[in-house]
Amino acid sequence: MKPYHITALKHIAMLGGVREYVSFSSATFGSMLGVSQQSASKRLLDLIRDGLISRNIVARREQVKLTTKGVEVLRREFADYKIIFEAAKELTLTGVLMSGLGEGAFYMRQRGYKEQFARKLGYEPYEGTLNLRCSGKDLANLEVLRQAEGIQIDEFRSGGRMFGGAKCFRAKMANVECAVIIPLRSHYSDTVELISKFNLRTRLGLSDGDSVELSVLL
Amino acid sequence: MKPYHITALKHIAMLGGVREYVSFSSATFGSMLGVSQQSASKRLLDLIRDGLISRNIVARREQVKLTTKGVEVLRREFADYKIIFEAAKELTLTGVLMSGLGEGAFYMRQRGYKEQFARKLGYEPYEGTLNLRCSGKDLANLEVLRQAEGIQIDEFRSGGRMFGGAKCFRAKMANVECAVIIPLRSHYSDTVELISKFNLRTRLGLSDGDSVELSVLL
DNA sequence: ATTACTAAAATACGAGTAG
DNA sequence: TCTACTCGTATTTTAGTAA
Repeated sequence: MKPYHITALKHIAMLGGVREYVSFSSATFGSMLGVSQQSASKRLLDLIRDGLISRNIVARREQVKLTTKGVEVLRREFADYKIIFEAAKELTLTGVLMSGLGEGAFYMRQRGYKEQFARKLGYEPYEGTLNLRCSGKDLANLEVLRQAEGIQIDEFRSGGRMFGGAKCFRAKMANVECAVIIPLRSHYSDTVELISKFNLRTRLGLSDGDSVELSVLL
Repeated sequence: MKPYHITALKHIAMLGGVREYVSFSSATFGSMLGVSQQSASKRLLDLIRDGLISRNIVARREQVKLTTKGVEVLRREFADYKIIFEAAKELTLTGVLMSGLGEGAFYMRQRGYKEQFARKLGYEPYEGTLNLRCSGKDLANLEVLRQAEGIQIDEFRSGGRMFGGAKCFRAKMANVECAVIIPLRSHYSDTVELISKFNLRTRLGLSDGDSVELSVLL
């Protein structure tokens, strides 16, 4: 999904293409985008090829409208801007450090996850996770996280098995940047996984049973 | 302002670059954008050249932050998505048709305006305007329009004089697409100008003194 | 008037690599 | 390590133009 395709899609949406078929010439569309008629025509063809818009030719006049997929793409963009401008609300999560079963490290070694974390969080996490067990009123905060959108981590297939999707939230523990991971298809749990660019255990001198406080960005 | 520059700016903003200096390697930035380290590095240089971000090198670690101009660019993008998704509220404006002094046509012949209307409204307006005089509770609605953001029409210089900026709003009169124009540096007035792709007078069979109803998109 | 093809020019991209 | 240069290649853009 190239940036200029998103821009083209956005302009069609601004003409009302989310709700109804709208019509305009490729030359007009070009001047809206600041490109030539020829490029505008190609953009439309590309968007059709990618299933982002659909086109009707009715009585010599052609009309376009965004497809569901096209609207989805713009909704994701919109969500990005909301994250940027609409006061990233904070949430404090307290819990007790737990030993995992070492599976965290296994997951964090998967390229499919590593690549997504690097792209979506801006850093490649340390290969290993911390488990944080919450109780009492922190369970309610945990539920808030489950409801919230978070940063999507997509599922992928590797070595003949599926690795499930998840969502994550930027967080800070004692001023160290980290992230809370919540698997998408998980049962209710009082425990979340934490990842960070650093080995949080050694960096913060933590051991099992320690109580830690986390400030999570929604 | 190229679409991929906006995308790059957006990604920096998502890392927190609106409020504070954030640091990341060009390789990481590249994988966030889906481009190489070299291209990511170039994007950063381009954004600096265009005054959209500023960069500090502190203790071998470089940090970037959006400039005011950079934040402005993203705010405009965000506003576009708001228009798309946040239910374009309608406002009904009733008024009486008035003869202008023919100056409307003079303005609409200016390339500087024609080009902007074509780009921002999606059509090149008919060379001529209608004047609509409002009264009573419609004056309050007119004030709502003055407060609202609208679609910006920039001022420009041509033939040795300045042509002032304005804002406009998409509207429909008897199901015909048109737009309300509000000059930016104008005194209080009970009258607004209407433009359309069509000659509204002949198309709708209107004459001076007729009362018309307009549904305006905020 | 329109859309969209082809071919050439302009631009962006990334590999290699210096500093 | 890191950023960012050069340069060959790939992609995008536009002019010209057919339909």
